[in-house]
Parts: sequence; structure tokens; C-alpha cells
Amino acid sequence: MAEISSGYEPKAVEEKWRKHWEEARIFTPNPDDPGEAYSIVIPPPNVTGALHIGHALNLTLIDVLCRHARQKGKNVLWIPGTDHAGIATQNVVERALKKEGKRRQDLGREAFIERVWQWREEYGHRILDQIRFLGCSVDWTRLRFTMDEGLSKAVRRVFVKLYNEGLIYKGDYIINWCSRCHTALADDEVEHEDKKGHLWSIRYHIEGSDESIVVATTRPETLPGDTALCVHPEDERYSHLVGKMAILPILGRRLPIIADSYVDRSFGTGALKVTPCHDPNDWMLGKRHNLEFIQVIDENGIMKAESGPYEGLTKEACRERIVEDIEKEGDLVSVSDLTHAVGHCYRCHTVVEPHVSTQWFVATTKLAPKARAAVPALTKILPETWVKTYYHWLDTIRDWCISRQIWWGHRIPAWTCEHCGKLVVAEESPTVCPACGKTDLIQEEDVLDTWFSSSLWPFSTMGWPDSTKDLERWYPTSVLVTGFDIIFFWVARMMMMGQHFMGRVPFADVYLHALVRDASGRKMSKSLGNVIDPVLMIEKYGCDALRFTLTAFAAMGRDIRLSEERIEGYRHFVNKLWNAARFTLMNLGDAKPVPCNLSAIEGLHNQWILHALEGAKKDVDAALTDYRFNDAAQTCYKFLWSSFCDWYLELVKPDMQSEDTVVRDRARYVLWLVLRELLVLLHPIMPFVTAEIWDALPVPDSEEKKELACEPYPPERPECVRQKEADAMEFLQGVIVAVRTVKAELSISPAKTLHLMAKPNSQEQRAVLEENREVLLTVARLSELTVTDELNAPKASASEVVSGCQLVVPLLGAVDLKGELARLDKQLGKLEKNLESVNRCLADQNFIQRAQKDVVDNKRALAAELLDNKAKLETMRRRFAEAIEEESAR
RNA sequence: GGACAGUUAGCUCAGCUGGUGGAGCAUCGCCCUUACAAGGCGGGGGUCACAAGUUCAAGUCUUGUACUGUCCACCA
Repeated sequence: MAEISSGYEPKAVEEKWRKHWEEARIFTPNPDDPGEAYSIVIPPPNVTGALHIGHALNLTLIDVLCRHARQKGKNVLWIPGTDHAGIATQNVVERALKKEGKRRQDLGREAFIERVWQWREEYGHRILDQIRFLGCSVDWTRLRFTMDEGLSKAVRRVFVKLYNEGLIYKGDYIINWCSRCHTALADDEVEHEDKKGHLWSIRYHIEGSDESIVVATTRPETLPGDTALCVHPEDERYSHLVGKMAILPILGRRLPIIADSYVDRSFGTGALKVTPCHDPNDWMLGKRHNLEFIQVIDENGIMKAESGPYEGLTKEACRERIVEDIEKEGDLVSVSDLTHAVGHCYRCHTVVEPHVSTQWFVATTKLAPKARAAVPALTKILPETWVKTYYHWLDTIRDWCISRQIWWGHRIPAWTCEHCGKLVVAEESPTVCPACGKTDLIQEEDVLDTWFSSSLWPFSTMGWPDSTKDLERWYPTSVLVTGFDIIFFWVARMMMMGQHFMGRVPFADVYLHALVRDASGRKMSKSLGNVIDPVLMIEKYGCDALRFTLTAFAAMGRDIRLSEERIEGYRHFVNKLWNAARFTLMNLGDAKPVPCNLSAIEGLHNQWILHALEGAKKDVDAALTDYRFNDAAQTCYKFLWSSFCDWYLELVKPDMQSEDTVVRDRARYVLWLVLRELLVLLHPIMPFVTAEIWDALPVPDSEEKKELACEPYPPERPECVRQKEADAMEFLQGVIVAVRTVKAELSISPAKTLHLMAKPNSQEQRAVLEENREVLLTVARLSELTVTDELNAPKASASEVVSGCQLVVPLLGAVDLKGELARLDKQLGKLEKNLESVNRCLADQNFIQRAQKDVVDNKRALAAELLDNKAKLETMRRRFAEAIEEESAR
């Protein structure tokens, strides 16, 4: 296919390659394949999810890494999969049920779970399709789901082992309860948000005395659950009351007054009511002081019988009533405004209620130290700024509440014998009680926290607990790429589980990427209406444009402010590549490229572009190795646009017109080679457009055509590194720019051809100008080029100095001479300023003596050059001023 | 209350080990030059948040201040 259309149209192209990659199973590696192992597990998106921009960033970066690793000859495995997302998925299905007027309880557990599986069958592939849509080079044959059979087996194995080791236990504890989701939540599933509320000060009378203690509370509805008052042991205001009894308002119960240094004397009245069942700190106080535990709010947020007259009220209604009642009794001392942090469920945003109940826990306090010690020795966290956060979390970790009172998830493999009360924890359902031999075994109702199965992901996806070839070949994984928002939920827990069960950390590197925000830096959210839908962006601008944008903005440790305009902007880049390819194909015609000896290649422009390509190859490789995605993208961008398109394609045009077939074939070959290697560099970032162009590109007879996705990274070509020629090219470019500048600033039409006279500063410059005469005439649009040592230019000439080479363009006809004078003055002004600062430096003896020698030498050379330029320009200015006088004299 | 980041051109951001401040977009001027108007060429625009310190030399290193943002935390 040597013909491609003039504007790049992504849709059909993408469709074609997506299908091809999957069908050809290009990304399905074999453990026996050669090459260093390289593996990544996908951060499994929720099965209920739709691709959002954060996924798009995450997946793009992983795909860039995987494709690049493949190019470097590694044996790459990228495992895709989804997470069953317990609470989220259950919520979705419950909502669907609600439309039918049913609750999950109406169906019963089994039927409900059946229903969830059905739902997953029907809708669960959406997110997978979107991963496909993004062009991810995952191995679809190894697709996993956190609830599939293998992973369930892994979960049970882990649970039982941890239980037997005493690292999983069951106990009463105050946990975070979401009364809407009807389940316990782990500490990090609670989001704290500052809310405006009130602080009520309530008087508690002291038994057998006229005295009273005023305490402040933000939650008066918990008052019926009070079982003590607490003050600081050294607080003189209250010390005489410690040990006495206070009377609970309204209910009249007697409350001991205790002392504990936990109390902050300076806050409120320095006295505190203790409600052990409804506040985590009070719970701690209750345990420490052996207080009574009275639960007054139930798991639905309704007041229990223990709350006496308030039984049956919602906790909100109860709050109002209690405040009213206390006020009536005259014990409401004051009400003030207070802003304080209130916990919300991270799934449904309902206010979380501390709740005492029996739950299962993983003793993460025991597993944490090893996971901490692994960083950075065994696992490197990048950017490093997150290491401290990781440490801090592990240092202050509490045991992990893993039981959830929902139905969708891995059911806890524990059974209680109804007869003897024996608790049996086993991988397979026991048929008889090992203690009494009876068969009345009831399984735990609760399921495990979704993150429990996620924490096993790096090895469970590779087939653990079986010993598989995949595990042997690809565990531990090379790198985990994920957002920093799940460093605790997921990363730290995978570290603990990986170390405990595999004996090795699950990944060598952890790369934490930024959050994608909107153009003004706000989080993207549906309610703000500022979400950018990646699927829509792909449809509008093409997948490559989106991918390139995300890569270009993925600077380490910095959030990304994304807007649609940016994606639109990078679409231009994709199109630029497309058109550069069109130019190349057009000029190759039907001819196949004929390789020539690169170490002896002629033509400054050829030498230069090959030299620049070597630099780009090195830079891109180094950048991707260091996870500097933005640098890799930037290098490609600059090389393609600024070097290849802006210069090389223009410089090579005369060659293409040349009668000399040697010149022409040589240029064709270089053009072909540079484009080809550039396609390889860009392919990890923009897989589609590059694959399409690659496909259209002919190969020399000596080569077999492969597909781009399987093409290795281009080899280094030391023979193409030519610094001297690159410098010469820079000079030539300077000359061309000078001519253009003169035209533009003096309002001479770019189409107007001019006579350029040049007085070179050296033999090298002379040679460069002479040897590139054709290029100069074409690209700088000259009518004539005179290279001379004797400048016999008319006084009315524009002039420039480039690297000491004097350039003069006679100005004929209707040119504004004053304009040139102004231009020269501006140039001279700039020179003057530079020279001054350089001279100031050189005049400083301290600098001369203490600075490094080469720095001083460079400065001196610079000063000399500036001085030379200045002298030359001043001469020209003088002559020019005379020309103007002569003009006006006429 | 702790911890961490950020502050560079109108906007979004690069600037590695200190040595005359960069890119993209936007803006202005000129061009439909046979790959590309989703383009080409050229120009303008910055006491690098503020202050002190180290140094011959600071956007770059140190400390402090201000503002912005994020995360963690049991202030009732």
C-alpha cells in the first residue's frame, strides 16, 4: 500500500489493528520463550466500572512500558483482569432489583448471587472492551477475575494458613459501620470530610451534691449510651470529683467519673462523656477502665430499646429530641458552631457510624514490619516522595478488618458447629465437626473485603497456589504501575501477602502516577460535570492522540491537568506524522529502499539527521527505563516535528529533484530509514498510526517484512554519530534562519528570491556554504549565492552575523530602509547586553581564579565571539546609515 | 495537629549532578512554497512567589516566610 490519504482517519485503522493483534495472539507469551522476564499485572478495574481517564492514564503507561520492553527483547507478560468489587457490584445489582420492586432479601442469598453472576455475564465485559479499545497489549488468554475458581482457591488457602498461624482472628471490636451498605468498613474505606456541625454543652449533675460537670459533645444522640464521664487526672478543676458518680440526664443512670490522660484539658470544658459503643476513643477508654458497654444505635441507624424513651427513632430524630429534652430540663448550657471531620463511606458517602460488633481481622500489625523493611532494598517506590507515606502508614497500622456483611464476595471459609460451638476453618466445606462429629455446621455469613483477594493478585493471577510455569518465569513482577490513591488499600497489602506467601516481594518497582484533574486542577467527578470521557476522546480525536497526550503529561510526581484542547492539540502531532509518512512514501514511489553504507554516507543533511536520530534513540530508551514518560514523548515530538519535518524534509527536497540517481537513492534510503526507526520509537506511545504507516512502508529486498509490534528497538549505530557535521548543520540552519528573519522583519515577501552574499569566518564555513549551495538556494529561497572574502555589497544591504560569518543581502526597490536600521539597533542592543554581562564576569578576579578552567575558557570564547559580531554589525550599521542619508539627500 | 508536594512567559508545564532561562498552546505579523492551513516562516512576551544564607557564580543547594494543593490523624 503506497497510497495513504491526506488526513489521518483513526477509526478504521484502529479497528483493524485491534482485531489483528488479538487474533494473531501477538501478546501471548510462552514461558519458554527467550528473553529476560518482564511482567506486569493490571490494576484490576471494578467489573462494574467504565473506563475513566484515570484508567486510561494507568493503562497507557503500562502499555508503553510493555511494548517498549518487548522491543528490548524481553519476554513480556501483561495479565489483564477485573475485580469483583464486593460492595460496589452488590449496590449496582441491588439497584437493578429495586426497579423490579425487590430487595436482595426477597431473593435469598443464593439466588441473589446467581443474579450478580448474570449481571456480570451481561455487563462485565464493558470495561474489558474499553481496555481493548485503548490498544492495550495484554494477554487476553490469561484473563482473570478476582472471583474465578483459581482465585477463590487462592483466597481460601491464604485465609486458612493465616488463621492457623494466628494471623487471622475473630473478635469484638468497634468498627466503621455503613448503615446503608449494611457492612463493616476498614479504616481506610472511610473518608473524612470537614462538616459544619454543633457542639452542645450539657450539664451532668453530681450525685449527692450541688455540683455539676459540663461536657461538650457533637453527638447528643449517643447520650443514652454514656457509661462514664472522663477528665484529665491532673486537672485541678475536677480532681475532687474523680471517683464520684454523675447522673445521666433524662435517663437518670449513674455514671462513674474517671480520669485518663487521653483527655485534652484545653478543649471544650476539659470533661468528656464516654460512650464506649459509639466512639472509637471511648471504646478504648471503656476497655481500659472496664466500663459498661451499652449499644443504643442499631445497625440500621435506629435507636434501640436501651435508649429508653427514644427507642425506634432514627439517630437524627433522636438527636433533635434529646436536645429539646435537655433544654427543657435546663441542662443545656450552650450550643456553638463547630467544623469537624465526619467519616463517610467511600462507596456510597453515607455518614459512617462507629459500631461494636464481632468481625474478622488480619493481624497486619504483625505483617507490616517486613513489608516496610523491603523498601527500598527489595522494592523501589517511585517517585520517592511516597516512600515516607508508605512507611508512616505501616508504622501506624492497625489490624485490618476483613469481614463484610454483604453477600457478593469470597465467603469466609469458617464454620461453627451448632452442637459444640467449635469453629472450623478449612479450605473445603467440612461435612462433620472435627470435635464432636456432628454434621450441623453453619458457615459464616460474612464475605471478605474485596481488597483481600486483590492483595493476592500478583501471584494468584499466575496460578498460585498451584506451582505453575508462569509463576516460575514471571513472579515477582517487574513493576506495579498504579495511582497513589491506592497505595494503602492495595500496594502495601500486596507487599505483605507477597512476602508472606511467596517469600518474595511482588514487584521490583512501584511507579505511582499522578491523578488526572480538570483544567483548573479540580478532581474530575460526575457531580462537577468536568469529567473527560476517554472513550469519547478516542472517538473524537483517535486513540493515539489521547495516549500521546497522557504520556506527554505524565511527569513524575505531578498531577495532570487535562483538557480536551490538549488532546485536540496532540491530534495535530499524529497528523503530522501521517503527512511526513505520506511525503516519504510519495518520494519512494514504487522503488524499494536500497541500503547504502552509513559510515560513508554523504550529504550534510543526511549525516545530521542520522546523528540526531541516534540521540533520540538513546534518549527515549533512557527515559522509558527511568519512567520519565514525558521526556520520552517530548523527545519523539521534537525529533519528528522540529528535526525531521521542519528541516530534513525541506533539505532533502532538492535531492529528490536531482538527476543524479546516487544522490536520489541515498536520500530515499535515509528518509526511509529515519522514518522507520522513528516509527519504532513512537510505537509504544502511538501504536495504531505507527503500525499503519509501517505496514505501508516497503522494505529492501534483503529484508523480510515483520510487523511493527514485533520489531526490536533500533540498534545503536555508532558510525552515525557525527558531532562535527551536526555543528556544521547548525551553522547552515543559522544562515537560512537569518535570511528568513531579514525577509520577515523587513516585510519582504517570502516568495521573493534574494541575493545572499556571505563572508565566511573559516575554511570550514566556506566549504559548508559551497557544498550546500543547492540547499541554500532552495530552502532560503535565494536567487544567487556569493561566497566571498571581499564583500562588495551596496551600502543599502541588510546584514546578519552567524557564527562569525557575515551575511549581507542587498535591498533593492521598495524596502523600508528605516526598518532595517531599527532591526540592526535591536540586534546590537541585545549583543551589548550579553557582552556586558559576560565581561562583568571576566573582570572578576575571583571568577578567573576559582571557576573551573573550561568554564572560564568558554566564557572567554563567548566574549570574543560577541565582540566580533558586534564589530561586524556596527560596521554594517554605519554603512547602512550612510545609505539612508544618501537616500534622503535625493 | 502531623507529613508531603507545588509556586518559572497570558495558560499548561520541562529545566538531571549550580556556569548567559526552554517547549507546547495562546497572541501578533507575513505566506494556500507540489507531505501537512490539523500547515509554513518570523516576532513579542519572564528581577524563575518573597527574604536571608552558602558560592567566584543560584531557577537549580540550605534555612525561613507567604500562598495553593494533597494525604494522614482519636480533639469530644
